[in-house]
Amino acid sequence: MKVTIKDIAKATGFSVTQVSRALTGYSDVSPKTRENIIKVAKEMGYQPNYSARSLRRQRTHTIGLVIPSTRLALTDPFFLEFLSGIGYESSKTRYDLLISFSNNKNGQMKILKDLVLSRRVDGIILNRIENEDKRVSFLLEKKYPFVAFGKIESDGDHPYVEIDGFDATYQVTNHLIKKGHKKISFINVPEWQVCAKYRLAGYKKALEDYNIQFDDELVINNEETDSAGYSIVNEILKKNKHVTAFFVNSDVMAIGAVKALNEAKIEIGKEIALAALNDTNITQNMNPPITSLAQPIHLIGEKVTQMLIKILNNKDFKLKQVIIKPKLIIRESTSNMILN
Amino acid sequence: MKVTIKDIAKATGFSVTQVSRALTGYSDVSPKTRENIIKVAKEMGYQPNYSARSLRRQRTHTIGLVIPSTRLALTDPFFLEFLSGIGYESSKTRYDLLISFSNNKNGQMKILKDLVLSRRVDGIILNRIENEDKRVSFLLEKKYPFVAFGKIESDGDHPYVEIDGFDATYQVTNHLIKKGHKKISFINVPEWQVCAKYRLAGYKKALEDYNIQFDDELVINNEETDSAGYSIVNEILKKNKHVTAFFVNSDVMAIGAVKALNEAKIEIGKEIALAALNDTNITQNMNPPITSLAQPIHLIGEKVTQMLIKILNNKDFKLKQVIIKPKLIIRESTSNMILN
DNA sequence: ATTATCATCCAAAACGTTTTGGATAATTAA
DNA sequence: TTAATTATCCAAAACGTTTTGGATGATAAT
Repeated sequence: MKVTIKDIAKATGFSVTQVSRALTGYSDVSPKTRENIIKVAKEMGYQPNYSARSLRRQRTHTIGLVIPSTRLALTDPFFLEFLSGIGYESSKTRYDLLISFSNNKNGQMKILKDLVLSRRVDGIILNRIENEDKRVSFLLEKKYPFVAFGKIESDGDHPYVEIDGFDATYQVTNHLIKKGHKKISFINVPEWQVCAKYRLAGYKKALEDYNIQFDDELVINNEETDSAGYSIVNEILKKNKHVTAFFVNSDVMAIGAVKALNEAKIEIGKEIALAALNDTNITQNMNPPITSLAQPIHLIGEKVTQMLIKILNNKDFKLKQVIIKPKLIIRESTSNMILN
Repeated sequence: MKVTIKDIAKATGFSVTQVSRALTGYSDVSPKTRENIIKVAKEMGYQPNYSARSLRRQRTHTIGLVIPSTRLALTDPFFLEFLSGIGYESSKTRYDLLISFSNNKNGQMKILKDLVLSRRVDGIILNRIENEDKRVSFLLEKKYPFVAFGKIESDGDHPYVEIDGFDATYQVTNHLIKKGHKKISFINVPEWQVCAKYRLAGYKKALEDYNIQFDDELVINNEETDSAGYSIVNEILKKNKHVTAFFVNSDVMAIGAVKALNEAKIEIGKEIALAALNDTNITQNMNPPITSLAQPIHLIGEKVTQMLIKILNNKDFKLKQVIIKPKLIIRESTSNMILN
């Protein structure tokens, strides 16, 4: 029982053209006609066919997002706040969000290519930017609109929103050092992520500022999962390097770190300090609550979307980069423990 | 630089028809021709235009999901596992997932109507089914394919996957009673949710089986948020009803409950028992770990999607209901505390 | 009274596919 | 040899919009 523009044309006696123009707000339709057409359209429950409109207009009014269908992304509250921000903003302008899940068989690149070449979406949102990210170079080559969450290091002036990774780790490390810590184990995100090197740099700089020797063995890169956090903390403990503080680069990792420390009967906040990065409800609600770095991630999702939509509606939109400074939230896991 | 079927026709010397047929696997194309066309198509990076194909085929190969853009849905790991399951399954058959966010201005019903009437998606997945759910009656009226997560009580034989709410709460209550609890505060989901009454019934039945008087004042319905959990536990504590166990109907609520109990200096697992429902990483990783009800939610997401896709591809698919029994996971928050 | 302007309208083309309904030539059956 | 069958092809219609490029008649300007 789908009702098309033709049905309305027939019902009102006007041409298909006039109906279309009346409904989309052209000026060359008499007020009376427009009123009549709108009334009838409403009565008949007309809604323009999405595919037809997209085909003709050459725009789908949809934003694309490719995410791996592993549990990694979809159980990290950090990512979800981001997604929520995207949703919040896109719903404002009635853009829809198309989520394509990649899997083993169809990797991110394949899905992305399909999305772009089949013109299924008007623009793309990227996250977790890699060094020499292939997705970025593909989109640049195709001149396809996109905005990234994470710094892009390709040549040129591309739009992204970034959290200042150097500043983030500097703040935390600095805080820990001020509490008297010298042996701080730094558990970083995987090296292929662009932000990994900036985060490492911030950590190193803080040590340097206080003349603390950098120890290679205290730094480990791994995926942001709880199991990674668990095994790494165990590994470091086994090395017996007299570490007094752990700084994990994701809240999800903190879950595993806490578990490992609990099992080792090392009391967090008293015998060892623990800081994380992301400040989701994970670190907020742990026992003890864990020092973390607040990032306005919902807002970042909104911002990224807003930028993309602006680009979609205005080819000449001046591409901008946004850099956000995170805010240190000090909690019991580091605040009460003071070394000398 | 988009390449259409016409370009390939020109490049190979065949008609547009033949190119289309060769690419989609019709039998009346000679092997040599097909090979040639496929080769050229690949070389030129051809990908069928999605809108055009959808318009002609009258199917979009996309599944729709409407979620409120409040933080509620998108920070509940339970919902996210569900989403992840949907993604996992849909990616298998290359269906895409369109997420439409509702907001204050455009409510769920408006968004759903738009989605359906504009033929943007082939089918819909519903969750959090309400009593006399308007979405359900709308979809039934429009004869639009859908599958629900949650029991549907309208007349007729509609496809849904349900978790047995009666069994769930019965199991937990039974477990608590066996540990000696008689004053069990039952914090239920909002009444407008279909499952609320079944959950209440399971709780009541367990009490009845042990001849424990049902106390109205110990039962409260509210949203599944941490702040609700927090304020309700406080409220119950204030009533001074000598409650020995709290049973909250969502893991997210447990976050708030734990906070309230911590603040009141009541030790969980020793002075009071706490059980939740959902068994996400929230209850798993709390201190102490919290008894909860495991539900194969990822699998449910897969199942729902699978059912919907079957319906989409076979109008005569026998509609089925799936009912899932949750599994009690006993943890320290209830296991060590035994009353007499 | 004629021309210019304006308001209102519409037929047809276009978007890029898939499908319908044959056409043609080659092969097989009679 | 002729008729029937088969393999391979294609022009044109269709999907439901929006847009192009006027057409028409009424009003205003000259």
